[in-house]
Amino acid sequence: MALVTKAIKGTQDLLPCDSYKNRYVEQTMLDIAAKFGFKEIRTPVFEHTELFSRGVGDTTDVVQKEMYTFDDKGGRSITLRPEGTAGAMRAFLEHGLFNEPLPQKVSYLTSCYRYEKPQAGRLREFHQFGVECIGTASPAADAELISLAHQLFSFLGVEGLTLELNSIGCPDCRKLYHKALREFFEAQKAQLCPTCLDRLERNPMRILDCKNPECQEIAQNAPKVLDYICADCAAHFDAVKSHLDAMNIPYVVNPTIVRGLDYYTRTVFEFVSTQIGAQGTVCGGGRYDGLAEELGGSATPALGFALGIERLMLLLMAQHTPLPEEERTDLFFVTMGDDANCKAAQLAYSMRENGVSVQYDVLGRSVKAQMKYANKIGARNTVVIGESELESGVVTVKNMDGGDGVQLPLDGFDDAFENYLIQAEMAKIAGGETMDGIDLAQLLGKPE
RNA sequence: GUGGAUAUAGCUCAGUUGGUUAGAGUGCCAGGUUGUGGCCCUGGAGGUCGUGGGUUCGACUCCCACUAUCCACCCCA
Repeated sequence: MALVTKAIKGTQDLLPCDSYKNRYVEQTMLDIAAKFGFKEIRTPVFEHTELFSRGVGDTTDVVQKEMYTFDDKGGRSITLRPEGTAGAMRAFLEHGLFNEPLPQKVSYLTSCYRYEKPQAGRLREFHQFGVECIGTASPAADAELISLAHQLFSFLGVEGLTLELNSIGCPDCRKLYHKALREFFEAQKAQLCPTCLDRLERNPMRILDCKNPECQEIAQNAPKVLDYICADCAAHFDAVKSHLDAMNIPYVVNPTIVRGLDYYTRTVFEFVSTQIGAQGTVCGGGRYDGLAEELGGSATPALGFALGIERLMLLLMAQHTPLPEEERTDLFFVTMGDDANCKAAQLAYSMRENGVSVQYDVLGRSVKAQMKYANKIGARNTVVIGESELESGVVTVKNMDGGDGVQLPLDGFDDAFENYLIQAEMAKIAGGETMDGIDLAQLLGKPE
């Protein structure tokens, strides 16, 4: 295929036949987050490279080999954001949001960019929904944040996710733990796989997560993080767990989850699926108490999570989770001749102003072809306007789902049609759906 | 960055041991009498068979290279 008609490797078009699903899911997440007090923040797609090398950490894979970095015409080193937290924290510090009531709770929907080899659930341009809660060290905030993610999934009807939870301690206790790990694995160096030898230098905790059977066997007897974290960190972790228990949110403590971004401290967690391929982490996050300071602000405890939109959609599709139907066109005008088409245009314009979705022929096709088109786009009703309708001043509304036709006057048709729509809705309610049968979730748009 | 699989119409796929104008289903467009969708019938458009080489009288088919896509490692959302 020619270069110009081919999207860049690792990027994806979201076509009209699917986009409404994403819109629903995204809007749902923003709305639920808002109920927890999170307000949307929008930050630029690109930032100074240094923000990420310092914030995310320049020993991480993300910074070392996955960033889209370039010099702009002014000679500045610019990077397309590989994640959302650093930008949100930058904005928090830059605009002095620490002077606003704390904690500051922000949510966002953003595109992120990482130069990786694409595979199932992994793209070079992908989208995240994320939240950050800045200015609280309390374990109550950790549990609330996790409960938000949990509620998003349960509201959307996602099943089979496992919440994996861990504490990686504060920088002080982590140092001790790393030292203990290095000593442990150093003694068994000969049996480790090549990648784990590399991990021994860079991040020994990763060895715990290796899929190689020999490494796994060795790792079984390795020192455990939770035995090394300090009393404060342990108390914090316990408090997070009791809050989750109180909310009836099930979790599994997994001492091997580590997170590859340097800014994490204490609580880390992932929501993991086994149904969408090897990239099973749908949502990941944790606490990052050191980030504000690392970026030059005053010490500010904070935490957040990011949720991969594409992975979530993959999961919803894999589970055939029902989503609300796409909005349908209320009315399609089938027209014959220029006079009728002008009349349709005139009516459509005013009806649209009143919130009715209306379309009409803009291709000059036959009546039959227009009817077929109206059917294919899912129009609820059609009205034919031709010479006889213009003369008699009466048109027939045809219900495309098979209901009876209704005669309406052409003069004042817009109001008459709106009444017809309202009556049709009321008839539906009268026909069985009592108020008792309508629950809150349904009114909020939750799928059946 | 490493490995495996795949590449034929917009989509899903056939295509015999290499044989001459490359097929189906679906989708799209138009018709099946005067102005009415869904089902059915008919017709039409649409492909440099991923790209470039090679073998051969002849290549969608065999060989090589490249590219792209998918999957896995790694890493992460």
